[in-house]
Formats: sequence, structure tokens, C-alpha cells
Amino acid sequence: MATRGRRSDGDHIADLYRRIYQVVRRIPRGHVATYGQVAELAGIPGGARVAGAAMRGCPPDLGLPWHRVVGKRSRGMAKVSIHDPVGGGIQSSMLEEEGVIFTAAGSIRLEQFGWLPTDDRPARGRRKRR
DNA sequence: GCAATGACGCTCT
DNA sequence: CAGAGCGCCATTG
Repeated sequence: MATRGRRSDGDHIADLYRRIYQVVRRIPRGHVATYGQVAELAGIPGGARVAGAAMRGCPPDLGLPWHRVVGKRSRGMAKVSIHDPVGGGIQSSMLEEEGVIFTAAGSIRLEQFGWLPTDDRPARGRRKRR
């Protein structure tokens, strides 16, 4: 599928999607990232929609923390963009459980819970111990 | 290969 | 701060 038809059997999902899942997986608990951020880190600048499409078909087998991915509504403010009333409720509950606080309007302050992809990579071989 | 769709993003009103 | 419109990218039919 997907015009490239490389992997005939199994196939599953495009390698690009896999990269997106990998990015979502590295989001620290208690923080949230936007689709645009995930897409850019995955190698798709401006492909926020693609990240969403990938999340929509997120395989539960990977235990992907998709609930940490939110839609950037305004500068410094994000909100759950899931169209599913049930899934959206689950995501809010999960985030709240992780310590994320929602405003009265149901938005999240990125300046407080926004994930900053900077600290990662101790370089000196010193692995960060979680 | 073209047309339509979508868990988005930014700007203007 | 909230709502509506247009644009961007990849997948699917």
C-alpha cells in the first residue's frame, strides 16, 4: 500500500509512522507535546496532520502514550484535539493523573507543561537514569 | 496518478 | 480570549 509497496506481507505501517511513534514514546511523563512538534521531530515539518493520522491508528500493542500529544490551539496554549468524545475524555483523565493541570477553559499551558526536546542525550556516555 | 480526507497550525476578525 | 478560514503534508480510495 502506499504506492511504495515494498513490504508485501505484514507491512503494517509505513516507516514514517514508526518514527512518529518513537518520538511520542520519548515524551516525559507529566508533560505534553503538540502534533506539530512531534511531526517535526519525526522528520515532517508542517506535517502536524500526519502525526494526528498516525496517532489515530496508534497500535495499543506499543503502549504508546498518545494521550501526551495535544493540539496547539494558540501560542502557549494547547488543547485536546481528539474528535472522539470518549477518547478525549480518557486523554484528559490520563493527563490529569500525570499532573497536568487544565485551565477553566480546558486548555493546557505549554509554558508550564510543554515538553522541551532539549535535555536528552547526556553525550558523555552517561545514560540518564530515568 | 488524481481527488478527497484528517487526533493540525497559523492568521485574521 | 474565542471563532472562522486557508494552508501544509501524508495516507487512503
